[in-house]
Amino acid sequence: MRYSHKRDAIQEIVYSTNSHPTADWVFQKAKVKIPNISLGTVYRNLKQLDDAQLINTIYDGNIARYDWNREPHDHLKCKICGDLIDVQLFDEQIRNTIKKQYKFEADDVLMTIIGTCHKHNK
Amino acid sequence: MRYSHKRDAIQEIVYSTNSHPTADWVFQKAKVKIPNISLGTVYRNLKQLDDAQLINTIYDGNIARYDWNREPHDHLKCKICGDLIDVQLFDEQIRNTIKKQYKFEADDVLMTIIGTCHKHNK
DNA sequence: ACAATAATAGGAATTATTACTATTTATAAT
DNA sequence: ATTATAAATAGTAATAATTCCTATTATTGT
Repeated sequence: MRYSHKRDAIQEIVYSTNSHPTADWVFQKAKVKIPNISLGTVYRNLKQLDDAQLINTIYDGNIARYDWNREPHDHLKCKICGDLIDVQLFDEQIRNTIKKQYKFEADDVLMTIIGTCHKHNK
Repeated sequence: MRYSHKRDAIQEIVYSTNSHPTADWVFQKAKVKIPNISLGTVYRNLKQLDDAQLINTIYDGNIARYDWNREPHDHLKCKICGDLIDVQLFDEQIRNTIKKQYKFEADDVLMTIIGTCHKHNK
């Protein structure tokens, strides 16, 4: 993977937030720094960064979000405000136990728990 | 929700398979029985069936799949053939423990484990 | 400096899904 | 049974997210 100024900027943007941004959010931020950047470039580089294990892609319903946090972790998704909150629910041992079952060679555990976050306590 | 012949057929199709079909797969099956059914009708009814808790919607990456199985369960997704395999990984007690944490009122746990299924053992 | 080729902009194309509207259909009241 | 109602539908247009295409530009090894 050859160096690219734009990929660098895109990575920096993803690394700068905990908000699990969408491709379009990253695109808007990138345009401030690099006005002539194109959305295709953002998508292509997000995919390359994912392939290079520098970021993670997470699927939030029908849309892709990007996460700099490559530690195994899960997400609480608030059904009211849509926020995704990082949590570490299972330790590695439990994770490994899961992976050894079902004659299934597991690479990755994707978990999202849907509900209502603390901001909406009545 | 008023009775509809087409909704009935759509529900029957989803209930007839363990393959977690997409809307388009359901549409193709439905056309065999009801040649003039439209894709919009399939989408609308799948959503209504989901609202009425008669089926489940699961998100497989960027695309929606439908599942007659309303018991809490998780999925193993094979990265080679794409199959989704139903599994029951956690009993209700562990599930409830998860739900009580993080000041987060949890409604639903969505989990998919990515990896390689037994069909691809070398 | 130059050649090879990866990266890019800009826009077209694709895919999944939702929205719109005139017509049809289920069903409840007469 | 007839009729009034509003839900359901077909067919199509619209939208949203993402990928693809191509001529041009930028990086890097020599």
